[in-house]
Amino acid sequence: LTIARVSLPVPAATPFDYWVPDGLAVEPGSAVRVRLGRRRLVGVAIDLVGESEVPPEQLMPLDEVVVGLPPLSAEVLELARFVSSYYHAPLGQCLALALPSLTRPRRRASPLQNDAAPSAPSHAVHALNDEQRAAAAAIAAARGRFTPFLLRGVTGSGKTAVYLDAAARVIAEGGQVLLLVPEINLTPQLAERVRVTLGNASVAVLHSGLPAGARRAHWESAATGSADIVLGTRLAVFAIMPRLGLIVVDEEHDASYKQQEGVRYHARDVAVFRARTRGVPIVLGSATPSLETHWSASSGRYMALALTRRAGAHPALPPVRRVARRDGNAVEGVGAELQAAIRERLARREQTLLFVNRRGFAPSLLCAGCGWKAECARCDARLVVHRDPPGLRCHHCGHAQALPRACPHCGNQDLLPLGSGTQRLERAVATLFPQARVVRVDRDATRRKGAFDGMRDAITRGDADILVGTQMLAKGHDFPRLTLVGVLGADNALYSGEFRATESLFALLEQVAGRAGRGDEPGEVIVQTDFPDHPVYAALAAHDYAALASSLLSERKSLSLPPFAHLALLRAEARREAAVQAFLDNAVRLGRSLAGETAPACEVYAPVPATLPRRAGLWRSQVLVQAPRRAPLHALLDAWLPALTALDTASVRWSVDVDPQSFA
DNA sequence: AGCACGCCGACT
DNA sequence: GTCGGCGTGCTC
Repeated sequence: LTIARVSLPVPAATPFDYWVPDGLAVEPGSAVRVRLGRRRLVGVAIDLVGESEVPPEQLMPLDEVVVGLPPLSAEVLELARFVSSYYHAPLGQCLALALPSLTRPRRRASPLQNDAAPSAPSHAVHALNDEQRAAAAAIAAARGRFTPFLLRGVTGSGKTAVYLDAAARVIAEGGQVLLLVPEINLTPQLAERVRVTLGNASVAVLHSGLPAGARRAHWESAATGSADIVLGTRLAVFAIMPRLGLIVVDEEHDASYKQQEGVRYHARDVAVFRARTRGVPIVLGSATPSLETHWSASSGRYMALALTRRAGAHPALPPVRRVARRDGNAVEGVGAELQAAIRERLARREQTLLFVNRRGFAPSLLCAGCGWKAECARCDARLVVHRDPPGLRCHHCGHAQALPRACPHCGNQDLLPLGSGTQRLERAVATLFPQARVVRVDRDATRRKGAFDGMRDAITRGDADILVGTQMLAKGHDFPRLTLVGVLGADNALYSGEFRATESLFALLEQVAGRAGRGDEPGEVIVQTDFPDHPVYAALAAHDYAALASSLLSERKSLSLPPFAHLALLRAEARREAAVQAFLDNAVRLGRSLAGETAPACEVYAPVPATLPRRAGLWRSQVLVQAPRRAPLHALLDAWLPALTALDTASVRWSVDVDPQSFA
């Protein structure tokens, strides 16, 4: 009798045993359907053994092996094991990340993206400048060995051309390339560019927005080796790739590589682990690398490659003007200097991008009579005023209600929308420049399928004069007629207590600044701020990433924060505040006593309320753990988390986040 | 995670 | 007398 040990996507730490009926071809890595209780689940057979410790009468048979699905390779099984142990998540949930969605029956594989593409000759290879050529050559020279690279290239310097040149060489030698990007929005453009540049390569695209059938077809083409390039968002890091020869992580600093629910893995870090176990080079590309990666490069553990010049007519980055936000002639927050600059662009038929990283009309609604502010009933958050369509909305739980006509507290009818979001800015510029064609690009405006692509094409065609948008517009787009970028409301990020706030703001601003002057005409950036001398704006004006990074690194060092320390965050939430408090108090007591025994260097801090102490009706609190090195941190978590399972109650939901992006 | 079981309050 | 609240514990 053969017993399959099956790992299932449930919180249980151990696999479940099933007997294998005659005729079922199961091997380690096979996806199988089984019954657990009265549920039917898909799991992964991680081992085949002769006997089970479970009494025979309790054993159930495997129902079936998922047809047509290649088994997970030994390498991906190991990858899932690593993710499980590093992020302290159940193996079954980590294995589930490596499987395509199996909710629908198998459909005929849809053709791969490249089938319709012309077999265009590769021209990028010949268009590389000296820096790009040197970078691509260094990457190519590392083939067959784990070699981590940091490719730091200013915005518009042509990092993609370097990736694709290196990819072409790997593919020419029979290898597969894994190319990770942060956002779904960017994959169609990049896929198109890959097809044009590497006309003969077949591309598999993997992201969560893909229809299930297409996703499965692309997943299979990666797994069978028929795809040369796998291009995708963070989940693609788990794709089976038998001939993997190179990994590229584009915009490696981007926060969307960190999964924020379930298994909280960081795809960039998983990718580095994968490159190491597979013995292949990995390229982390960014204009503004994360401080972790920057530190690895400056301490010599990663090989640093640099692209210092923009491709195109204007090799220098656009000049940045810092102007006062408060200004007697400002209209709805658009100051006189910015107005004048926009007017110039309109006269020259050039485009302006106004960047404000807040959607909606105004971030809060204030009663002029009594000071009441509209708040969400289920969250500790202000309701955001929307005008299109009108209403008050909570950006944390999705709650929506009608705009009140009068203050519910004192009856005053004088209600003031406070602050400015994309909708208000859109209306303001439409009033200021009635002749201009204004396009707003944010999540609300692009919710409809295909809306984003339509807007992007319209902007590229020149059917828009002023773009008002959130960070959706900041990343990766190439609008040749865009010569002015105005930044509004960026100071808000400086009030955030998150330890990465300055770093992320700089990355975002440098990225949005890079949208200006990519075509024939030079660009300019105007930042409206109350703090023109703040280091983040000073660094932006000088386009001096290195200086900001070294000052932020010394700050991190003195505060014992990553990359000089390692963090884990225990989060808990419950309907009753006291239940959260009691659970975390116990957890801290236990954690400190365990740290005393096994990991004296670990610091277990007292519970503090989460950034949003109440969300969707749940009270949320957290405990930070800080350690000088990874090993003691993981030793503590290994002892602590199972013990927490013993003392928790059904009313409290908790989870651990290893390497949290933020804790304040 | 589901989904049971199980033991205490307001309804046909 | 039952319906049902969600606390506790198991699922191969």
